[in-house]
Amino acid sequence: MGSSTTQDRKSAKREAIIQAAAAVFAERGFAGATVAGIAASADVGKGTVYEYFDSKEDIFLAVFELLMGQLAEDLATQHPGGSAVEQLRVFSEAFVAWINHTSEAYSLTLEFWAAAGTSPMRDRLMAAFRQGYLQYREFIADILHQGQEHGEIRPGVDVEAVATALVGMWDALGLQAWMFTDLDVESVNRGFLDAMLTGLIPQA
Amino acid sequence: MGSSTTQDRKSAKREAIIQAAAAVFAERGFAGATVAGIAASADVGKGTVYEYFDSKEDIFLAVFELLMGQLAEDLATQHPGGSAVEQLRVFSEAFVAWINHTSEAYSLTLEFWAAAGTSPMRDRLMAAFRQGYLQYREFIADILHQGQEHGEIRPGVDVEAVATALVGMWDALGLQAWMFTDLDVESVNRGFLDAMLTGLIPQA
Amino acid sequence: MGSSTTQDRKSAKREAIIQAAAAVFAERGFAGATVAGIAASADVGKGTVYEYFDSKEDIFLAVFELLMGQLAEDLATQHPGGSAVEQLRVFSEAFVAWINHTSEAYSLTLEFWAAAGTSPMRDRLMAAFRQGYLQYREFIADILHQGQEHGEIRPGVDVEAVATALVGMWDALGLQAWMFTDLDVESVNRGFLDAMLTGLIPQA
Amino acid sequence: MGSSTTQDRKSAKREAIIQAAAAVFAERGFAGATVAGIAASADVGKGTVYEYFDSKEDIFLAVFELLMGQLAEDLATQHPGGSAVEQLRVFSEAFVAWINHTSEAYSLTLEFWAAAGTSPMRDRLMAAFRQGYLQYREFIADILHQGQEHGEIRPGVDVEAVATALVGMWDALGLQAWMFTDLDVESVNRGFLDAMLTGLIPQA
DNA sequence: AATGAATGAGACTTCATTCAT
DNA sequence: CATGAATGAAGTCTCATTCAT
Repeated sequence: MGSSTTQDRKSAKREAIIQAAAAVFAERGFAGATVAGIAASADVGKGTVYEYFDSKEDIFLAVFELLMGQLAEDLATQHPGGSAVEQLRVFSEAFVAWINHTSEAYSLTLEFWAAAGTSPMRDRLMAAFRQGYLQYREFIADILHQGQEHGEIRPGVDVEAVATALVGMWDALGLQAWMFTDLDVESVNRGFLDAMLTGLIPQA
Repeated sequence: MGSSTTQDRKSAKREAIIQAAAAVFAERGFAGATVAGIAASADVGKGTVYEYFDSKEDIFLAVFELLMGQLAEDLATQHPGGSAVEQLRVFSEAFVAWINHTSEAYSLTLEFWAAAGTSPMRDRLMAAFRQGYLQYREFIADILHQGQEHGEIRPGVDVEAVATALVGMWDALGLQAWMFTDLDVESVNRGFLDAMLTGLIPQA
Repeated sequence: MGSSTTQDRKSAKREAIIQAAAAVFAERGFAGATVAGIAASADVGKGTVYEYFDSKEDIFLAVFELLMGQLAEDLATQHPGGSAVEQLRVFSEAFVAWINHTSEAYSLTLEFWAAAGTSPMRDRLMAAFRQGYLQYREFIADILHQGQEHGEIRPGVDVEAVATALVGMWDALGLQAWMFTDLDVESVNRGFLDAMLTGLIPQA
Repeated sequence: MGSSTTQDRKSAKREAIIQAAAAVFAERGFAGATVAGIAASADVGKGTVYEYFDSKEDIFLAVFELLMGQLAEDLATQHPGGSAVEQLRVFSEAFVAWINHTSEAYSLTLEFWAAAGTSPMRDRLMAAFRQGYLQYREFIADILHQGQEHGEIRPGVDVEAVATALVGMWDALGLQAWMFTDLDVESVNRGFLDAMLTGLIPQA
């Protein structure tokens, strides 16, 4: 033990290619990226890339999985304890942190979305996106439901609708963070959450 | 009057090509679409396309402008009268109507976003998107501000943050409508608006 | 009489197209020129060009004939009287005048030469060039022969060789005039003629 | 030693493509030649050509440089010793040798001249031609000047004019050799040189 | 395992030519 | 007669992928 196995070396190089590819795809898009460019960026030969991946699409999907995994990991580290409101804050802040960390390479995400719409990979990407969205929507809905049970959230609230809207809203924040680099996403998130919790209109 | 002029015929054919191109781009994406395919789809010769457009990118941008124009038009037909809350409902419903009307070809929108990130057209597209977002954000913020002045909206609300979040949320609804074809966007919008207006947490 | 006939108008327009084409071919070469460009330059519709010419090559050949005709005309106006030496001077000066008049558009001549080498028109052009060269060579040879008969030219001179070399030399002066716009072709011609008549080496 | 390196193989293939291209350009001209044809003629794939050259123009320029290099090489092998007259003979014979060796592919030279006039490569070609002409003109002028200093050449001779005319004349011999395949260039050159040295007109 | 030279499918684009008006 | 919209053949160039070393 301690000595790096062949397996290790293999996956290490594979990882390096994925990292390099992520940068290239973010910079040029899927269509604009070339396998030669990825290979050069990863400092390996063009042929070597094909030792680890079957095709350009294959690389793209690997990058996609890496990104999705990072997001899931980031969110998973959050301890879900506390009140519903507390959990909403914690979750949204974790997401915002991810946004801030990712926004520079957000074009990569857009590439994935576009590919989910039109490329031959659409099925696999679309399935992943759907699953991700459903998962987070459900996660938020659970929090809200629990909040309703505990009397923290008003009973009249359409939990499903709110969860759906919220998940989309947070996702869209990533887009806006990328578009408007000076946007203070954290502040927007906080300001919005506060307003939504208390309500826009004055109570009687 | 009534006789079709040369000008008419020219712009009519141009329009036909744009329509055909929109369908092809939506189906295959920018990179996947071929000019030959667009020409065939518009039922004209390959060379004819180049009588009306300088390049494939040019066609793409024309389609983009068509879509943006349609959206702006749809929203512009809304009479802005009534209370702030009323206006939010009206605006959001117009937007939701556009979503329902466009969701099938939403992949086209995703193509535009992706192109805004990486293609050589990025500057033009990005500028248009930024401007669009800003415009709608400001529009919503205006409504909220007026609401505050009239006492309809609570004074403590961070209007800018809410407007930013709302615009993103509505945009993201389009994405979800496309992803989940059975999603009732109208209902989500209404449920969310109601909850946000009154607030998630019970008042004292 | 005096009223322009249909025939006149036709050939006038044809002439205009040839003139315009000459400029365009000189500017862009045969391959680089477009029929559309020629039409625009002649201020007629693209289709009109095809009323007067069967093809782009046809236009090119018409321009060629125009240029050749001009040269022949210029040289024909020279009265061939006088001694052999006198005639050489007169002829060469006429040629030099043509060079000075044409050098700006010399690239057109180069286009013809190139076309004589490789284009489908090669046979027609080559034949014309050959005939032209032969004609002038013979013309010069005649002068020299007569000079020999009259004792003006040394009997030992290889008249055919000298005529061949001279014709080529004058032709090449055109090329150099075009390449080096500040070259004083007239002076070169005179200086060379003088030297050649008397001889480069000192006489015993 | 004796083992071919990668470098060798690369430049060997590059050379092969240039050779093939020279033949194709000579046969069809620049515009008429196709990269596919060149590739086929070089017995490599179409894409391979682009591994060695950036564009069709690039190939053309490489062929040009090859030809120019061959000429310079041929002339450089001449030992410049002897009297001025002797040197003129030697130089002109070397040039004539090159003509005889090249005349079959002279259309290639015409292509270069035409390209120097109108193609996008005009600047590079024109510069090379100008430099070549100047170089040879100066070379001849030097010989003549030295001849004058040594009393071999008459003092009254306009050396610059004669040098300019001679260089053009030799160049034009190449053209005539190509046009009239049965022309005995060597004989023409000798006959002309003899006549010019002694002078056309009888001495007193 | 690693490489990069070789390849050819395929796409954009140009433009000579036709023909209906 | 004049026109210019329409066309498709043809050509350059890119690049994912293969495979011999």
